Amino acid sequence: MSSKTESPVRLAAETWESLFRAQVAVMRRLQSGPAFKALAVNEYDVLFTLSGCPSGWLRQNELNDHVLLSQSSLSRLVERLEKRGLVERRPAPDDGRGVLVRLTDAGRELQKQIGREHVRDIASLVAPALTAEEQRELLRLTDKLRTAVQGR
Amino acid sequence: MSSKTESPVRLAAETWESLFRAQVAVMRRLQSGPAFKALAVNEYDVLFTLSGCPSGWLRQNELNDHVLLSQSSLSRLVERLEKRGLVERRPAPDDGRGVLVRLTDAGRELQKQIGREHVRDIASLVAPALTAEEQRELLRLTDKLRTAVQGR
DNA sequence: GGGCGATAGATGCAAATGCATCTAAATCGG
DNA sequence: CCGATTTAGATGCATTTGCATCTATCGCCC
Repeated sequence: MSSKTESPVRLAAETWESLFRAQVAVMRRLQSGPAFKALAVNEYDVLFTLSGCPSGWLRQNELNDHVLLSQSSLSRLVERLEKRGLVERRPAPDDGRGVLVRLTDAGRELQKQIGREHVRDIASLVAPALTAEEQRELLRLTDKLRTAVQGR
Repeated sequence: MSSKTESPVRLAAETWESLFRAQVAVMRRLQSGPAFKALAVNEYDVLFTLSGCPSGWLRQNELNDHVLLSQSSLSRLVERLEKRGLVERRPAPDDGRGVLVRLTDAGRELQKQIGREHVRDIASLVAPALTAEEQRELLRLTDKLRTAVQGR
């Protein structure tokens, strides 16, 4: 596991592989839980991201950075959420091309409700697997990785 | 970041959130790279998993545990790979319901070729972000998490 | 051995996704 | 200020995905 002769390239690849597999394993469990009957993961993810936005309104292209979806797919996903009354859209005031999105009250309510279940599910998977100290370290490392990768 | 008063549930949720976002950020970069023109990520993932299988043959349902896809989607994905001559299928000898899958020579070749590019892309993202020590720790933690989550 | 619920995989079908493309608006260079 | 390039978002269309369901086989219990 910590062979000193391992090449840097190989170490990086194995690290990513392990991160990816862990994500798949956890996500598989979360998806099958009851929290995602009403809403697909990507849809919840959009509501969640919007719920954490201070001003409420978020540009659609910024949303796109958080979600693993093509631009066109996100466009349609937001359109669906709008039809279901969970978000609303309006043209960006400072950019005639842009669209702003925010949660409606119903959307915020649904996000909170699903979020609560979701958080419980997560805790029941993560907490028994890693100590609090390990979780903090994992949080730190993944945050560092994400920041470094995004900032370029 | 390390407030001692944080609840265990909240810490677990934030840890997962961070892991997930890091995965999204890295995957977004990898997908847009040249390595995935010939093959979708899920398709490559299947070839990769098969390439690491000692006996060569792998049961389709075991494949399914590694990939974030429904059973039916995997079934069709394997079907497509078979049509492209990258894998072959045969009935499992010890279980009349089962199907065994393995790489063809062409499949192995393509996996290796894409794998090489892929590994370079990964290294160029991960290596500048985390020290070797941090990568080893991240590898350890994600491995521990995956093992704990899968083993139940 | 015979019935019976569970499991592996395939398939019909509707929904979601991505690619290519289109329109409109912003930005850049002169 | 004007044309050229870039960017944001929408849309047509083919592909992929998931859900529900179906068939066949397995394992279990009597």
